[in-house]
Amino acid sequence: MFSKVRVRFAPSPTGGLHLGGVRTVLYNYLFAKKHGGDFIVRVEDTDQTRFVEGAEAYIFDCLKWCGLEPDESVLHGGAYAPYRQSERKVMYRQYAEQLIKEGHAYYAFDTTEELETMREKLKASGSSSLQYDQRIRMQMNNSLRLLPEETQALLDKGMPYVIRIKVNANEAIPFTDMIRGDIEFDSNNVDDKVLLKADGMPTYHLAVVVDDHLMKISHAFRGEEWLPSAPVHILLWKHLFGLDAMPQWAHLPLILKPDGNGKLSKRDGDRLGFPVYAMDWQDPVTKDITKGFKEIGFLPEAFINLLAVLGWNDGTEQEVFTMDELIEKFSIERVHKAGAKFDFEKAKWYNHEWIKKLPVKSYGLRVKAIFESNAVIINEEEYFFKVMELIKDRCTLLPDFYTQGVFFFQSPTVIDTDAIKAKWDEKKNLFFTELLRAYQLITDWEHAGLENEFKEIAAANQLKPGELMLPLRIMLVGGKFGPGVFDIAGMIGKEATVNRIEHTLSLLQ
RNA sequence: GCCGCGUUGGUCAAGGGGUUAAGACGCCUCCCUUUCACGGAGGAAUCACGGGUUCGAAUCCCGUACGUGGUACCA
Repeated sequence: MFSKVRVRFAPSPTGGLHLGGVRTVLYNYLFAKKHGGDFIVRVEDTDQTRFVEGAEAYIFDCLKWCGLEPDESVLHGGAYAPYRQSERKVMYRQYAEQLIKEGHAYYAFDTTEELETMREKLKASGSSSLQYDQRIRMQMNNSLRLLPEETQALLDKGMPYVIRIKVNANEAIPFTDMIRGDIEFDSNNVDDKVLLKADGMPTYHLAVVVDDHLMKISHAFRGEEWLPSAPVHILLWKHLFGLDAMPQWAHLPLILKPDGNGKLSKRDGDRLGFPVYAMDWQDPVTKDITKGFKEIGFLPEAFINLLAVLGWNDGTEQEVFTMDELIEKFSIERVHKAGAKFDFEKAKWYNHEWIKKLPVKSYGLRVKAIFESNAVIINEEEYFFKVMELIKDRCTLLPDFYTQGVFFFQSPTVIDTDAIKAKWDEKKNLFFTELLRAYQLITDWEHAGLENEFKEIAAANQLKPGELMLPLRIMLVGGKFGPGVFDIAGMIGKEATVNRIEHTLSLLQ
């Protein structure tokens, strides 16, 4: 029916880009790329009261970092511009008026106070539904109840109004969801949603349907929170453009809090100590910064990977996927129906896998920046990459390269002498003094020679090498961690090795 | 309250009438490693409950419970 797959992500620029949002983008993107289609980003900024400065640009930055570039958007242009709903304002009214003309919508003049009174009355009467719907609309101040002349008079007078959809009673509204299968709503439970607000802006309900039509969207994927309003959209499609032209729907499962109940929110991240946004988000008013996955040291490949498998898998045991593999293997039908609790431990595991999998050079610049922000200047790149290669198995997040690797670039600032003090004695002191002399004479400074020399002197002093390795490590590294101790000595060179041994020896006096 | 959607170990999950109910994260034990990791070998841990249907139900049906979303001139 559709010649081309066209999908869209429709964010509201109101703040940071949430994990769930990125996953929605991802699934849209994968589906589009798999089917040779287009991925469109349309900014849904119809609520001017919630506009947040900088949020739109931030969203595009996040998409770029994730490698999810749109084919058409505010930023990328395209044949269906503008891609910002506030700039499309004039296009929506005609559809709302068409609906009125055909008897599928009406003018409503009720004030906020009147609506509140209505709901309170319904509540007091023990009504099961508090909605503005076919049961109560004839008691309200709208063009359905008013005489045509009365309505016209109010309109002429400039009385503020909204346009509401008129949902008929006793009608079945069925549709097929690509993830959930056949779903049927009873129109008696669907309320007369506002389509056009008093300020002339459309609500989401009118805007999605009109824009999806105008932009020739073939498949519409969105979060599960939209499922209850799907019948309104279906009705709108039916009246406006025909059900045959309607995109295929898929309602994605939610990402839930790791502990308790509910949808994962920014607050949960703050509370539990992990990010919820893709990148750092600074609130333009309060100036508060909310941490992002990028900034705490995630690789975009890992971020995409972990999001992809949160609610989807390809049916095999594979868990680590490149973007290309995801594009090849993704299928919307295999997306889960149930929400998934977010597990930060598993998220970190993915990053660890990707740190090991990718060539260190591909993310070396970011690691270098971390060193430099800690006042460690990297001059020799080749040496830096060698160090990264040596320690990457020990790193889960990018800043771990710093803690695992600083001592390759400068003497340890804290030396855990407590770890060796208890068993320290004159014999060991003698051994290291002797080792120092021997090392100073070595001209061919490399791993194997250093280890041989070490063992020979130990044997000569009737000491077990095992008792001496830890002290050496503490001297060079400062603590009980890091790669093989002679690898380290080989890397940092003669001068640094000798200096660090001397320094610790003096501390132990 | 009402309406919708869901429910396989602690978490992510495969499996959709007959399986010893995969795998991964995390946890524990051991091996490797004279550190910490990586890697390897094991272990504990699951079909929400109750009724059906069936020779046989994690799988199909109905209830219940629980979870979750919606119930705005927000998206």
